[in-house]
Amino acid sequence: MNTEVKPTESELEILQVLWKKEYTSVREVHEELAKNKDAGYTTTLKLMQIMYEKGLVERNTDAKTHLYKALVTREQAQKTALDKIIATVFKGSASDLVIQALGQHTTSEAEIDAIRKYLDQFNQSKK
Amino acid sequence: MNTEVKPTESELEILQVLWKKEYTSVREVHEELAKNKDAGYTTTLKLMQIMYEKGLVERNTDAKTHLYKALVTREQAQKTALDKIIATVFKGSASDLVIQALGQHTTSEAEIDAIRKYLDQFNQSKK
DNA sequence: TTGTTAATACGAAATCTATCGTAGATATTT
DNA sequence: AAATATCTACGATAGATTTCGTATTAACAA
Repeated sequence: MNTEVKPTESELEILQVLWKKEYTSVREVHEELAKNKDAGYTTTLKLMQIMYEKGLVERNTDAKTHLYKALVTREQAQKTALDKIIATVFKGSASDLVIQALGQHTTSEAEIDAIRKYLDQFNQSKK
Repeated sequence: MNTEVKPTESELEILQVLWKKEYTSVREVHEELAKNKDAGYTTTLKLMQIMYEKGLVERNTDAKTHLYKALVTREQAQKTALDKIIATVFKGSASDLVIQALGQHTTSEAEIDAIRKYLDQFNQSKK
């Protein structure tokens, strides 16, 4: 099966920063988080150390300032998150989720076209 | 704004059962959960009592066996869950989520049509 | 009526998550 | 070189969530 990657809420916040740029220092991550949240520097540090122990990130410790890189990909996290909510609140129906999502979030003309195109291609391959 | 309904993981499992049938006893909920999970009866009971205190459910205590009913609707829970994962793993893009969801979960012909129909109606209202 | 079963109430332990403080090591500046 | 700043390590605490054990009460059967 799968190694069940299940980052916590705070870990996801950190991963978001790490997904933008490979090898990031704790300081950088912390500054980024500090924009929306207020927690001390050592909190971020500790969390990242725990993430390392869990295997969610890897790090380069050559220099004094360690550099971290995400090991979990955004796609994996997306899949895990989707699977979970489809199972828990959408009765297993992906299309229910799609319709809800389209309904409550503003979606641009272009995005809608993209989705439509995707659906067409879907039908074809199915034939 | 909104009263921020944020059930925990276990609470969601219980809500799933309550969404299927109004006024359900703790015993029934527990039997249902026991299929996939193993925790004692009093654990389920305690959780449901806490949910009552939080206002997530209401209950009828006329008889010895109390009957519970969900107060949070499935739709509310869906909205909360979607908002959260769109923000944390989908960079705020609902269409990214839609495409991912369609890609990794089997979707029937009929469901796809339903979605397409939804998209059309969407375009109209947008004019 | 007495014993057994099944339910609730509730305190308390066990986990998990997030937060912080402090110690010690390593750079950097003066 | 000494003082200052910056970093990691890590234990400890706080808070939330989950789990369970025990006491008590209510229903039912013998």
